[in-house]
Amino acid sequence: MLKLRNTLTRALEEFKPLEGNTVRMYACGPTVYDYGHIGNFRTFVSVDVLRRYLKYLGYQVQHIMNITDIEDKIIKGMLASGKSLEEFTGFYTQEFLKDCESLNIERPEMMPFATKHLSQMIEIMQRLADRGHTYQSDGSLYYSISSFPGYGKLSGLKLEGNIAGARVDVDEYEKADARDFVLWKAAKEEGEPRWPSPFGEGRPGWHLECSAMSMKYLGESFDIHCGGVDLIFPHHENEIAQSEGATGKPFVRFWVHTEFLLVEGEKMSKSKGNYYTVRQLIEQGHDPLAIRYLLMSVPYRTPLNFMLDGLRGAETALEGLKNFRRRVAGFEGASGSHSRMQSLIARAREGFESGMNDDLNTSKALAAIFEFRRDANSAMDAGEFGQDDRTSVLEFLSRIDSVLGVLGEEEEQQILDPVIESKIEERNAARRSRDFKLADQIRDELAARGVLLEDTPQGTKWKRK
RNA sequence: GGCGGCGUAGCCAAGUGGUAAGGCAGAGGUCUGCAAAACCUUUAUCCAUCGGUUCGAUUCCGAUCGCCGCCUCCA
Repeated sequence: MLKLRNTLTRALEEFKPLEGNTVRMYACGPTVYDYGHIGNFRTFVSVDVLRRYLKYLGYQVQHIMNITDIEDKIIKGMLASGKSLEEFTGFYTQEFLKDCESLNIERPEMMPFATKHLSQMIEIMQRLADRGHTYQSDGSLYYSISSFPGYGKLSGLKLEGNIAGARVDVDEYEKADARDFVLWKAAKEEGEPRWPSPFGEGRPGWHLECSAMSMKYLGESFDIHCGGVDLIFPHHENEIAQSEGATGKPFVRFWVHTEFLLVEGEKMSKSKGNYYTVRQLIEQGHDPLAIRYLLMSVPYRTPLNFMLDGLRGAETALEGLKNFRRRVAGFEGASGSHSRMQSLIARAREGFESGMNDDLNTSKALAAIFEFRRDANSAMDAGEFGQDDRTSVLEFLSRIDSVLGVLGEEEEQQILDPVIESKIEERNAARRSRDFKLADQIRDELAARGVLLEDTPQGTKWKRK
């Protein structure tokens, strides 16, 4: 039984969908004004692991991730680039999708754009206005948080004590209360994107789109809402105020928040020079799936300290897992199965699932896999392994990798490559005549071309680096 | 000032009221012509510090110190 820590209740709760076998979940997506960095992708990977695990458990998943394609930074970037809004955001949206693909992040069932949902947003504003949650000032529409008694229930912020030591900006817009937030921003400058609305020409505030799109596609109450911890306040708090203020119904049952990623123990920022994008790391020769492995190897509720050494460690660890799969796949021994192997698989599955069920404790789940690898390798060394075990292990690995998503495609076993094969034959001839100098020379030659050799009792095997 | 999280070996990190998973790195060994892969052994008398509760605490309570996040756009 999957348990998730719910930010709203601050408790570990058993998860069950509201209706039937379908999980309706929403995750705050990217604001497309720049390339995403690994901190962003930690959150997206953790959401991906959640959706994959829900599917592993047999649920249907209806997962919506929005694309924020209208927002102040976007406008700034667009104006600076001289492109149209659509060109500008379209470019970064495509780049975002490429990074997702590199990290083996599954496509959500739907990825709606904010600018395509103006009418839903206007509808919410109207409902809020009808229920007395809004006021207009200087052409913009604001949400009056004092009209919503539940305000603060997610973040636990008390409205009183909060202001004392905090820096509260003097906003360029006029609000009745410093903490009120804007639903609709009046158009001010030339060249600003704008849409008509009953509240005047303007553009939506940042929080409104998520309420509009989540409720449009998932209903007024749904199961899970994910995002980074920094979105708890004000973004998600405001979403609750908007949605519940408009509908009078509970908005989201489970709020799931991913902790921050630090780099060398510090917050990542461009000015500190510790800022990494996914594409950068890949260009530097890092394996994208190792990046994914690293991002998901630490439970999502724990701050993750990203270091290049850690990434190299992840690469080694992942390589070890692939070596194991390769060894199993290449097994050519006797038929049948051994009870030792079958019980090892059962235990590993149990360990994996009990880890994942415990608020997606991937550290625990991975530990079970590594123990399994060691024991299974031992069993193979001892000859307690048969063709049926081979099948079961490969099935098991592919099943857990449907959640982890790090092993990648199973390599074709020993695709025949005439050049490599003849080199290997040449080397083995040299070895037979004990000309190890020549043999090593051929091995180095192949290694330089990215082909690594392994001499096994079943003959020489090779893999590409 | 308010709210929340964290402090476990060289590094990353799990965990429990009864005495410390796993990964990376290191050391030794088996196998190998040498490697590679794999396996075995080894690496925390101790879980920030100080008190308290308890037969017993890393695990519960209190205090202290340190780190991080949010309170302002932010994954």
